This record gives sequence, structure tokens and C-alpha cells, in this order.
Amino acid sequence: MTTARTPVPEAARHLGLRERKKLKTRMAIRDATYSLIREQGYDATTVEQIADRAEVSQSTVFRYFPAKEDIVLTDEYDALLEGLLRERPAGEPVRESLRWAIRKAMTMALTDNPDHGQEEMLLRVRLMVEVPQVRSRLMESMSVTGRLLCRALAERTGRHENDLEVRVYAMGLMGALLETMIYWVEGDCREDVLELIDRTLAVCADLPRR
Amino acid sequence: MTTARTPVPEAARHLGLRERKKLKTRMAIRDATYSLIREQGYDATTVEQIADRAEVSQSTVFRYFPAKEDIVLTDEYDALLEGLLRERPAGEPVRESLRWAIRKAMTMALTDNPDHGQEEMLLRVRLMVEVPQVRSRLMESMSVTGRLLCRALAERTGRHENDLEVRVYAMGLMGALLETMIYWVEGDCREDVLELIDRTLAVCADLPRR
DNA sequence: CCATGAAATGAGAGTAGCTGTCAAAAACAT
DNA sequence: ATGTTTTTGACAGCTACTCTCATTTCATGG
Repeated sequence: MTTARTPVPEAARHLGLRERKKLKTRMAIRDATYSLIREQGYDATTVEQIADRAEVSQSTVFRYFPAKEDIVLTDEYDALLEGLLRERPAGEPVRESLRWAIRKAMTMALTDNPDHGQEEMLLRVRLMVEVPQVRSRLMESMSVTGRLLCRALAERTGRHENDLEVRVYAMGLMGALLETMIYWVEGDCREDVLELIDRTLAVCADLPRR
Repeated sequence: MTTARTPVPEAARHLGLRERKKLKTRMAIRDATYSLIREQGYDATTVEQIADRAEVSQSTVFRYFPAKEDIVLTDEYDALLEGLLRERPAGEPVRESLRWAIRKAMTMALTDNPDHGQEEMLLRVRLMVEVPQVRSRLMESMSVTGRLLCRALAERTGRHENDLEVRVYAMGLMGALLETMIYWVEGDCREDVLELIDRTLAVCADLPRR
């Protein structure tokens, strides 16, 4: 297998050879996928081609990613968002905490991205919006992020994480934010995302403590 | 092909033989699918089995329904909701109009359902929540319903249907309502849906006119 | 009633995503 | 170097879905 185009992160240096190889394979598959998609588009790219270019077998591709869509959709941002949310002062209105946490997560996602360039990030967002299968998978993962949000919201408002109100607020917000991204991509990413997010949150109510 | 278990609606009587047959086939496929799912579950039911029981070829199944999920997911309620929304007085706050329109649509969906029993409706909702593929498809159709909502909301608020605020409000609402349904099904449909919907809308902000 | 055109169907081959199995190869431990 | 465990590749198989083409079924005008 050829060396992955994207450099292995420093954090991985101390791992054993086995672990390092796994990271390499993972990245080789992703790089192969992205380059093929750039050349031919998502649908025209088969898993066989991906495996060939990454110089691994099809089995290995599916061992690393449960489905084709997952190759382009790795959510590393759930944990980030949760952390950022916990950093905000406890007394702050929920909606304000959300605003800052989301702003920061978004900024980090779009700028200092360690293993993909910004251009790759934009392609990713575009695929989320344009390819139905990827969008579907994204929506699925939205409900995971939603549950996470529920926990954070419950903590802050003194409600239970399974409260209808908490869950509805969380999923409503996820829907709203996804639509914001779609709006942004439809406008060719020319508008300022942070401003769009502000406008989005202005439409949403605050979730009051109880 | 055997006669469909569900009776052909009266409204179809005046149609030509060809059209009537098409309706019958459609219903035969759906009935076959539902009975098979009740027996074996969704995943264990193959399109081949469905075709066999409906006494139709596989080609025909795919001619009537673009995907397996679509057999259980026929959205007849988008148009209904739109109509109900238009019936509300123009001066009423948007959120109130939504409350009544959604309540009524939900009531109609769950009670006076012409061609499926209530039990079939509940199975359908349960599939939406429990089977990932069906849920995915449902989420896809949510964005269609969302666009429809955008139009209605734009009309009422004097905004443009492509306004970020309108779109965010619509999709936020869709996310919230979907979560409400999931909550309801998770509690085995024992709680009063209409009350849950009221509580959901209480969490949402109103969309102000401009 | 029949002939002609149009629409619906069935049969079959083919594609791609995905799963599972099993033996070979690579990494690790001793 | 030897034995153990993990990772991999090759292969077979399943199913959803597509496409094509010949055949059947309905509609229509003479």
C-alpha cells in the first residue's frame, strides 16, 4: 500500500506499528475516495475503484467503513461540540451557549483542520447536501448528535435528558442547523456562515430552565 | 393477480379498467408487504417475496415503488397539511395555525383512514422509527414537506419562501415533530399525541411577520 | 367485431453494495 | 526462532435496483 497523501498526525507517533498502519490504511481509503469523487462524482465511484486506488481489498474497505457513505462522513465534531458547550458558564442562557459553541466548532472545522484541507471540507459539505445517500446518513448521525445535545441541555436546564421538551428542542435545532448548511452551500458558500448561524439561532426560542 | 384485500376506494369507480387495475396492483403490493413484515419483520422480507405474494413480477414492484422503503412510506399527508394550513384565518399567529393544522392532519391520519386500518398506520409509524432505512427515507421526505411548509409560511408572513429564516423555521419544526413521533412510539403510543404536539409547539418560537 | 396503436407486464441479464467465511500474512510476545 | 493474535485478501453469496426486449392487455376508431 502506498503511503497516504495526508500526513499521519503527530499524536499517533507513539503508537505501535499495528496502530500506525491502521491509521494509514484509513487515510489511504479516504484519500482515494475523495480523489475519485473529484474526478468522477460520487455515484460513478465504485468501492472496487476505491479499493484499487487505495491498494487494499474491498473487504478491507468495508472493514474500516461500514458503508460507502461513511467514508466521506466521519463525525469528529460531536465530541468537540460537547466539550465547547461544557466550557460555557453555567448561568448563561442556553441559546447563547449554543451560539458560541457552534460558532467555535464551525470555525475550527473550516480552518485549522489537521488532516484534510479546507477544500476537502467544502467538498464534504457539498456531498452532504447534494448526494441523497450521504445526506441520509448525515441525518441519521444528526440524531446521534441530538442525543448528545440532549444530555448537555439537560445538565444546564435541570431537566431530564429524556424530557420531550429537551429532545424536541435538540432535534429542532439540528434540523434548523442542517438547513442552514444547505442554504449556505446552495449560495456557493459565499455568505458568512457565522452570520447565517446567528440568524438561525435568532429564529429559535431559548430553552428555559425549569 | 388476486383481488386486493383492501377495498378499492369509491372515488376510483369511474376510472377506466386500466387505471383501476393499476390501483389494485398498487394495493396488492402494499398489502403483501405489510403482511410479510408483520410475519417476518422488515429486513427479512425480500422484494422477491413481496412480488410472489402480490402475484406480480419484481419488475412491477419496482415500477410502482422506486425503492423498498417507499412501499411503506407513501406520503399522502403533505397536500392535506397544506390545505389545512390555508384554511386558517390569515391574521392568526403562524404557530397557532400550525398547531391546528397539524392536530387535524394527525387526527385524520390516525382515525378515518380509508384504505389502511389504524393498526397498519401504527405499524407504519413504528417502522419509520425503528428501521434505519425507512427512517432515512422519511427524513428525505421531510425536506419535501419542509419546502411545502416554506411556501405556506412565506405566504402568511410576507416573507420570501427562500428566506433563511423561513427555511430554518420550517426545517426546525420538521425535526421537532419527527422527534415527537419518535418519543410517542418509544412510549408505545400510550400518551396522547395531540398533547405531545401541543407541548412541542410550546417549545418552538412563533415565526413573526415582517 | 376486429385491427391498430399504446400502455403495462414479465423474464432475464447485469451491476453494485454489503456480508460472511477461511486461509495466508503480518505484527507482537516470549 | 517459535507460537499467538490480529489483520488482510480472495472468494462466494445475497439482495436491492436497473435496463432491455418480447409479450400481453387495454383503448380506440372503423
